[in-house]
Amino acid sequence: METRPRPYHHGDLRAALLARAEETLREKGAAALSLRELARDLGVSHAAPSRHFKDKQALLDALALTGYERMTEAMTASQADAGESCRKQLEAVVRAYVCFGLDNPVLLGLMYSIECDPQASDALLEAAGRWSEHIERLVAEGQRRGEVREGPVERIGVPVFATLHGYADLAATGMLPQGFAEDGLDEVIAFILRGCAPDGPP
Amino acid sequence: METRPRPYHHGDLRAALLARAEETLREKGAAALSLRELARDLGVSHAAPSRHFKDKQALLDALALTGYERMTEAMTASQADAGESCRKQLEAVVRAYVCFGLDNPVLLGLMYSIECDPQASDALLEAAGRWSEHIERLVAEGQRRGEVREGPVERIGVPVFATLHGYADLAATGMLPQGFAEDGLDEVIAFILRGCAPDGPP
DNA sequence: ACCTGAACACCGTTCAAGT
DNA sequence: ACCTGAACACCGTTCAAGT
Repeated sequence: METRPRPYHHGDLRAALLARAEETLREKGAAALSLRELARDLGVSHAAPSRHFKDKQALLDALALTGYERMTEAMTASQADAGESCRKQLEAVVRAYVCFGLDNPVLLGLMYSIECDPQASDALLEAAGRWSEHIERLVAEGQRRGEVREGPVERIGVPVFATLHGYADLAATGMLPQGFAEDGLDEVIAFILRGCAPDGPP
Repeated sequence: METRPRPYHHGDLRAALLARAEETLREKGAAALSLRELARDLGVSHAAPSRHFKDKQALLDALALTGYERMTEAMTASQADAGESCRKQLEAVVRAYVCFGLDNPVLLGLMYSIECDPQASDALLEAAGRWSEHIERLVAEGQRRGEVREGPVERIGVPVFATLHGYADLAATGMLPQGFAEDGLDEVIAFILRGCAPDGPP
């Protein structure tokens, strides 16, 4: 009559695996992630996960993908609440990116760990590619409004993206001095804007 | 009479382990690194490495440390060959950083993977801290020469460092469009300099 | 369709013992 | 001081079999 573990997992095992995996990532780091332990935690056999992810790598890829999705969500939400000016929009993007990195440092690392095998999940590379486009749209809009100097959006967008990414990554890995992570945000935005400023009046 | 594997490793096993580990990192990625395979490749017993690294993590930390050392070397060498102007010096640093990332993508990832455990090897954090100081010295020198705007070196240095790091990281993980990695270097430098430019003539 | 249970080859870590 | 060899608990992956 005691409540014994059901022989079959009741809900969506795939989603449960991803959720539990992310907890582990947050609590114990990426190195400690084990499919068998995941299965144990969820009360299924150690072979069950293979029905949903052919590989441990497949699970990690799926995990990274959810990261991209949630970050895109957060960014667009943050932009919707921001003003129209290029500065405000940029601030919204930077803030969302940095917050995401601070909240999900290990996941962020995973999202950029494409271990250099060229056959890395296409969906992942595509998701990553959308960042660049997102930034470039911002640059183009800034140009239309006269807040960003003229030039190919790609060549201006990449350095902006690099600054954004680098700052979030340094913040996530705890390599920024003291409380610079949240505190120095204005500084970074000002830095980016100076770098994007239209050729000043002579 | 045949040359049989010696029962004892002749040279410096510690150095041999690090060297072989880096090859594996480059060829098969971080996930494929195994202490037992390393020992096998070097013709020693699987327990031998533990005499030199108490842990797999200890080996990874040592590996990351060699990365910091070699990168510092490359940077100072690159700076010595460059001119005195802030632009030339900055260019030397950026070029060295990006080249290192392109040549050692997995190692660079390792160097910034401090899995968020606060007790992470002190030597590593100290080595990382030296980058910031390096950049800040550059900023200070730029200010002395009037090429960089006034202000606390730390607050100006961090965004510069973020751009530098972000660009190298994106290049290393292959997330830059086409041949932007080597090609877009000037763009990044120009971007940084604009962001550091002294308040222009009115 | 989804999961189990056993099997296989591999791993990191430890420790008494050898030289 | 440095390494071996055996032992332990754990891992990812596969596969016939169950419901």
